[in-house]
Amino acid sequence: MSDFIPTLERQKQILALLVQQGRLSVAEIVEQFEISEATARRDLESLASQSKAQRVHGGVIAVELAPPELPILERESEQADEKSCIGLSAANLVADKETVFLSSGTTVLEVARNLRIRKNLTVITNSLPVLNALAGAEGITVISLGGMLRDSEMSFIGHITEQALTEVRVDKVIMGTRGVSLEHGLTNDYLQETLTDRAILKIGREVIIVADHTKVNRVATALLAPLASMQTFVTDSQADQKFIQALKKNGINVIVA
Amino acid sequence: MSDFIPTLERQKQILALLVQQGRLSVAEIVEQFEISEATARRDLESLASQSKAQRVHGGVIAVELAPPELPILERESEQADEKSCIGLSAANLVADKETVFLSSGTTVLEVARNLRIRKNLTVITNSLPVLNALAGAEGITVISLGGMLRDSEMSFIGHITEQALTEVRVDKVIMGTRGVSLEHGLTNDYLQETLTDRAILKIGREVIIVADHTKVNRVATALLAPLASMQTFVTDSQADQKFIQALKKNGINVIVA
DNA sequence: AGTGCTATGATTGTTTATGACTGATTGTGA
DNA sequence: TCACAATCAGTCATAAACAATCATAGCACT
Repeated sequence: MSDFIPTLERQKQILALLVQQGRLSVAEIVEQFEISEATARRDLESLASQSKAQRVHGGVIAVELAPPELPILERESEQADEKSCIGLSAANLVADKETVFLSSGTTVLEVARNLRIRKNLTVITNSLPVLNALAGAEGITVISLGGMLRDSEMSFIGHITEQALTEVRVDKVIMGTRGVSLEHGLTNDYLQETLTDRAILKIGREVIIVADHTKVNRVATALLAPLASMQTFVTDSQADQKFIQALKKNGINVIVA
Repeated sequence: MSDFIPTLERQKQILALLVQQGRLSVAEIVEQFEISEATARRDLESLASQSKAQRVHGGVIAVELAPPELPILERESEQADEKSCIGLSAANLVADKETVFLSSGTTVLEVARNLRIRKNLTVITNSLPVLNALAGAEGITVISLGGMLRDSEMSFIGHITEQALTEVRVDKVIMGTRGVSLEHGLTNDYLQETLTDRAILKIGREVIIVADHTKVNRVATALLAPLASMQTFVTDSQADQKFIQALKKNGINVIVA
């Protein structure tokens, strides 16, 4: 067998990895492709010059987040690793030929990345990063609610968004949240977005909430919905066990990634 | 036994191997077919010229591993200078505090880039690249029509898009087109998008069409609107003078960037 | 045999991809 | 703040791959 990998193909593979993981360090590429750092950097430079990736110190990040709030790649950022696990687990809940809604948030974005390789999927979203992550993916029909772009979350909210929501129905809604607590249910930070999110919850037969352990037992400012609104909760292994047990007692399907 | 393989037959076999393996090095072909490197390269050159394979340093890769760039990404590099000039000129037609609509297309994208530094502007668009270009820009309110994402143009089209259009009105519509001709007016390539574009033309008080000289006197497949639908036409200095004169005679404001 | 065409292989100097090295820059943690 | 380590851009050398050219051989047709 030949180990001939042309430059161009290697760059495509790097890009594929990048889309999947969101970020890549030079060291990872060196190890993965057995090339020198110089070559790895040249590849990244090339991708960056085509605006297919954004170069940062130490590696590259996917171009999806327009103004990256400096998510400088930290390899030991466990938070990111957990989000990635949650993203994979939640993506596995989606079957081919289904129609799913993906809301905004970094954890949900991880779900989107893991859906990119699927075939025969329809994805509806109000998140610009999700749009970018899935744009051009073969076999995936991407539908955006429009609306006013909210800068901090890069999501669409407002009247146009809610108007569009009345036109669509989905099999599953996958949503993130800022806080989940037994007492206050699902909470968010920003009232305006919460109104849109409430409308989103109503368009799906099944609601899947994804949230890493830092969101558990936390309460944000705006009340979004009671816990009973969701059918499935996906979190990571560090989440409070008592909380998980309580959810299960309430008949909510809990998945620990 | 005759191991004589005619050139054409050999190239077919090479192509078959390529499809099977995804990539082939020159060395592999030399070994497999017992031909010289020169001949192997000539074969690859031939396959590449038929777009049956993509040539890279050291060999070829199958075309499905090297999917052609999305059309909009390809077109971005064509007439880049002219488009950039046109983009600047058209952007200057937009005053602060106005609300403008930007449609899809690479020329319009250039307009968007030049609007990023403005303050107090509201931009409505159905183009994902325009969204990305303006996302996070301070002082600019960005509103997206949603809709189904059309991969080749990275624009939103369809029922949701047109529904959203009924909710908005703008001071100026800035739109690109595939062809502009005295006889057939404004034409586009894709009927589905044309329907959306027609609805867009109706939401603005003033319609500005941007198109480089290659679009002038050209007719695409789908009829979009008569020339009289636009108030201003922005093109580059290489555009046909007769055409420009004729437009002016019809009372259309022509700007040569 | 003579002529023209094509496919081929050898040869040449040129280009490309790569990795090693260097000193500069950047981010981090004391 | 400082110093240290990681990362970087730039230069260079080298080997592989390249395009261009030429000469040869086979073939078809006259």
